[in-house]
Amino acid sequence: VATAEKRVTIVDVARHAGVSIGTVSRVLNNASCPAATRERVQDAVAALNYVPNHAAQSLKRQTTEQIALVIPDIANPVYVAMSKAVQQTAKSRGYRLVLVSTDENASEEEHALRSLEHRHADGLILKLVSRARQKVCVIGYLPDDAPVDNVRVDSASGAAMAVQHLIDQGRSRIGFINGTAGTVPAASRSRGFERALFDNRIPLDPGLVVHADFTMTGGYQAAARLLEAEPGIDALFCANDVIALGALRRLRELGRDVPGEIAVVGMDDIELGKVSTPTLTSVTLLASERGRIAAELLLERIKGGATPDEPRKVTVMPRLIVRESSTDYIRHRPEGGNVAH
Amino acid sequence: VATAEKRVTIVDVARHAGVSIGTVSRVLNNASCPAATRERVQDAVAALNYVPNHAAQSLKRQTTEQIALVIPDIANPVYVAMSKAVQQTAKSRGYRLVLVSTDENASEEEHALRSLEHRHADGLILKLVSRARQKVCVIGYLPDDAPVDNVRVDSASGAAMAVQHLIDQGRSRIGFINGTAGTVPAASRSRGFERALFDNRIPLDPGLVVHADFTMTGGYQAAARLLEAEPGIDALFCANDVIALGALRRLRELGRDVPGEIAVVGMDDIELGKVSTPTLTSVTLLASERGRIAAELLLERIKGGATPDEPRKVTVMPRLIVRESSTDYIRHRPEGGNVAH
DNA sequence: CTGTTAGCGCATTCAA
DNA sequence: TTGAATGCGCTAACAG
Repeated sequence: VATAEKRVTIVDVARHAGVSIGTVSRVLNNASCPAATRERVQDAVAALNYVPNHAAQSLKRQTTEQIALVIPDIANPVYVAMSKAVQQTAKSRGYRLVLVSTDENASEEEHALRSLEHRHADGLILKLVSRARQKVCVIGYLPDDAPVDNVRVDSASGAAMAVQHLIDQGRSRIGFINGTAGTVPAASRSRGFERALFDNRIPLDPGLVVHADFTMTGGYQAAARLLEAEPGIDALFCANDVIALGALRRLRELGRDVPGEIAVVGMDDIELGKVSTPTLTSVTLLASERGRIAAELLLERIKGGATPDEPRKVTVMPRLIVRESSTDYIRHRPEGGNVAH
Repeated sequence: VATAEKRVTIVDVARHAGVSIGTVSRVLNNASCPAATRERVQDAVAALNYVPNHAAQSLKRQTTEQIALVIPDIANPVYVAMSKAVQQTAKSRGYRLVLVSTDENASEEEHALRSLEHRHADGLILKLVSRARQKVCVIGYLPDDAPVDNVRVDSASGAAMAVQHLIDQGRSRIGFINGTAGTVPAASRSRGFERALFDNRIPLDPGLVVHADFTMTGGYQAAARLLEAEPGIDALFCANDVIALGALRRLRELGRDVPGEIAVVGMDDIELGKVSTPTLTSVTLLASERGRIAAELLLERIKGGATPDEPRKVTVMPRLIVRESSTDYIRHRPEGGNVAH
């Protein structure tokens, strides 16, 4: 597109201003100096269109002003919300965001950890972590003694809220499409589900519980199985919204009225659920807020200062968001909508 | 979390292996050398858990192995698809992605351009650009003589396709909710809309055209206005899918049958449209593909080699994706669904 | 084949 | 206050 022009460095600025590079550096870093020299240097900077070289600054300062966010899949609505919050928080603090998508690949995540050692970034935020390091903040469950900052969400309580809501609506035969069996998120949802039933003296019927992977197709198929075996359920709790949307699709095909016959509740509060038909009642797991908190914890630690040495554990509480799929109330205004082209 | 341990550098590795730093560097960069020395160095690297310092490498090599993607809003489904494609392409070539979200703020975008000069990244991909530079690839319209690589989509033809499809379905009173008046995307959609009418000898009725901002709320309100003034339309073309989803919502409230009474077509082919009720016919503007192509053009240019000096202009052609909102055919399987938790 | 050395661009200490 | 000099960690050219 053009021939590579020679980079203008601090040396050029110094020469142009008739001072030493030390003076230029001082001006650039806001050290005190006479207004006269300051002005000459700034003129030179402007005249030459000088911009500091980030690599050189990093090498010298031992910081990059970047934090990395490692997520399994950037196309997943939950991570989108999280990324946005992290990006905004980082930017407001003068940090850039390096986004690493691991495509659900564990070795990729392991690899991403190396980023810190490479000094690509001053800190790291990830969802899970096997080997724990410093300057890392994990969003997700970790043993209490893990030596890193950790932002958690009490998803078991969230699941219990969802089920309690269904019970409050007068439902009692509650189907449950859980996520992939054996995973941590599935286990916590299971706990919440059973706790809510127990608290309401409703016996647990194993026939009402099925598993799906955390996809829409999974939800669709699981709903098909469940409804064939148990056509009489009057409510459906799904381990996440994507599963719930798949289930809604199957219910619509079967001509079952939602929420009239069957009320449906999901988890995650993704954007899709605000525009589905019916709109989806959900328990928000506060992806954005967790992203923001994680970024704040990380940035505090990076900047050092008054940060305590021991790892901090923050747990956020889910909230129920009631929409059409679990009540007969119909909204008459569109929700959200700030999705420009 | 832990006390800052001393960074292990190439000097430490050299000492541990009993060789010079030059030798270590050579081994690390796969220069030829005896297997014996190679092994000793690699053992030392492993023993000390050595990882190269990226800033030092960048400073020396004058490259960062990073490309930056500047987008207006990471929460916008179109940019999500684009980001994902760029990220994947970059990763497959050994580059990291630095994501900059400008929040629709023009000065932020201008600021982002500085990233290149700072050498945060080896190249830049953005949607628009005022001042053009090297090592920049722009996704969006640019004058033909702009000195940067440019990936475009013929959205006027896309709009024409959408309208032609409606006409082919036997519709003739076609409402049009365009985007924000005076913007480039709105102008191109206008051209396509009018061209399709002209080609089919349908007179243009200005009363059937309204404007909305590119949001769901905008689409909802515009649809409300249009349907009040012109209740007899039998089709609705929307400037993007988000507008269309807002319009669908209004149509549902009004009890109008889609597609029975009114067929609806949008543009962008976002994920939401695959799960809405009815699913949304749309013209894909190939966000992912444009992202991938932009990344490829940029990486080729960064790596130099056989890249021509003059800027390359690639134009992709939109495609119509027919779904329920414009036909009476109903699918019986959920689409997509790979959205895990 | 390997060790030595000169920068990459900058911040910063030490003298002046 | 300012200039000169040092080194951050690494690559590559050069010498041995």
